[in-house]
Amino acid sequence: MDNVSPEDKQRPPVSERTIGRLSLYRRLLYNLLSQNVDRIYSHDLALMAGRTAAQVRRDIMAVGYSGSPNRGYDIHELVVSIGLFLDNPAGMGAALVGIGNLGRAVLDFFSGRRPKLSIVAAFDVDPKKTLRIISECPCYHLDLLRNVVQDKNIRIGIITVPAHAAQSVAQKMVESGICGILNFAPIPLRVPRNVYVEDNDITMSLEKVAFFAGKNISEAAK
Amino acid sequence: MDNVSPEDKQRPPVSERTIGRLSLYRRLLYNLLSQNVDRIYSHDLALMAGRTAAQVRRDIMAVGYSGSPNRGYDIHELVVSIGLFLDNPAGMGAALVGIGNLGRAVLDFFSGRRPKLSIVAAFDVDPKKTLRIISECPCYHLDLLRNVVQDKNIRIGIITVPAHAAQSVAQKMVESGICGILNFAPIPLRVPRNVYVEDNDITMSLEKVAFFAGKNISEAAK
DNA sequence: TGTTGTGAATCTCTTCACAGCT
DNA sequence: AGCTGTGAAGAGATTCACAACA
Repeated sequence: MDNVSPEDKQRPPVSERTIGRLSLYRRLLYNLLSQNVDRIYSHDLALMAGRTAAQVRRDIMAVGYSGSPNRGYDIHELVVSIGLFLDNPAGMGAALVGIGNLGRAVLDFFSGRRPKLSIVAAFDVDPKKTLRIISECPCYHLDLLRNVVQDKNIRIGIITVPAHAAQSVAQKMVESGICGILNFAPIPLRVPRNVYVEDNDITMSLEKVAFFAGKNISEAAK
Repeated sequence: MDNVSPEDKQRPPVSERTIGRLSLYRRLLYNLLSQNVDRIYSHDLALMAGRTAAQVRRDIMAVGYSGSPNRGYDIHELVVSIGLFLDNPAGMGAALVGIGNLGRAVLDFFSGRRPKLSIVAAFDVDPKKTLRIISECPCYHLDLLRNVVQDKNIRIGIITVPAHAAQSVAQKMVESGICGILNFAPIPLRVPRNVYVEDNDITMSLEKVAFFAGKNISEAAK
């Protein structure tokens, strides 16, 4: 007698790649809306996103929205559907630890962007950086992490501290009840299996570019 | 009469994922060396990198290095081999455009890290941000991009400007002869096919974390 | 006609499992 | 005994190609 709630509606589990692309599509679609475009074909969205039309259609299948043959997708409806699929209906708050250049950059990026997902507190160990507001986000001393996270019911952590401090911050986050971490420190974190970690490794990204750019040079030379 | 140079030695083309992991392994191995560890098994490296042992061995196969059965890999030799494989032997310079918080963070990350890969010039349109040195890197006005890129033979570009300026910066980079771009702006760039672009989309990363963290909550609740 | 939605085929990446080495 | 290197199997993601539809 499985009691399947509507959100759990028997959809196949969706891959990480698809989630990333849906986030991208949504952003592109918002841009279109602001230019008063209101319908789009998979083909055109694919072009904008640098993907194939078939892939766009598959990804959209995952959210459970349907377009109309010959008229494509209604952008407004599609954005709403993606939102229903991606966003936690209750909204989600994030806590950022490490108010250096990178931390500030990330705060800037997100200030007042999405109602369902925002950085609601920032932390640092340096008293000179705390007790004020940066990009609309209040800053606290790291010692207050647990209190603030539990008070504000924060579920997401963002780590923008140097590598040597990252593991200890991750541990504090997990102890405070955070269940997803975006990690910018260039070391893998050890966390319990039920905590989702996404590494954003800037060094790795640049080394990849260097490698493939190098290949481009050799091939151009042939 | 194909004249195959030693570097082109008939290896299968290596996947993007493998390149990324090799960059990670190298970083982990440097850490071990600094702790005077000098041999390692695929199994242990896998544990550190959060991968399987088989995958580590496959990735190392790609660089053409061999360990010894029962004694594992010599870390020093392995680091050198990965370097020979990943790094352009001539070294590579990168140019960063956009000296905001994110730009400074990226400059910090790379200042004096790798001899074969460094950010050798930074650019902005704001005169208050140029004509000085940040994290050992000289800063110029964006108008000088082409001159500096060609003077210093720069092949890699890093875009840390706001979304609305990114496409125009990318175009300037391509015109200056850059053939690989690391893009932090949250829009896909349109560049010629022979230019490699790696998008580092911070918004997408955070939305992914939010999605999977949300899943963790629902599953914990069941 | 020109689009979507999707089963099936294909392609790519990962893991298995074991021969061969030390 | 215990590791590496790797062919082969397996999983997963992408693309093909076409029926159904407006």
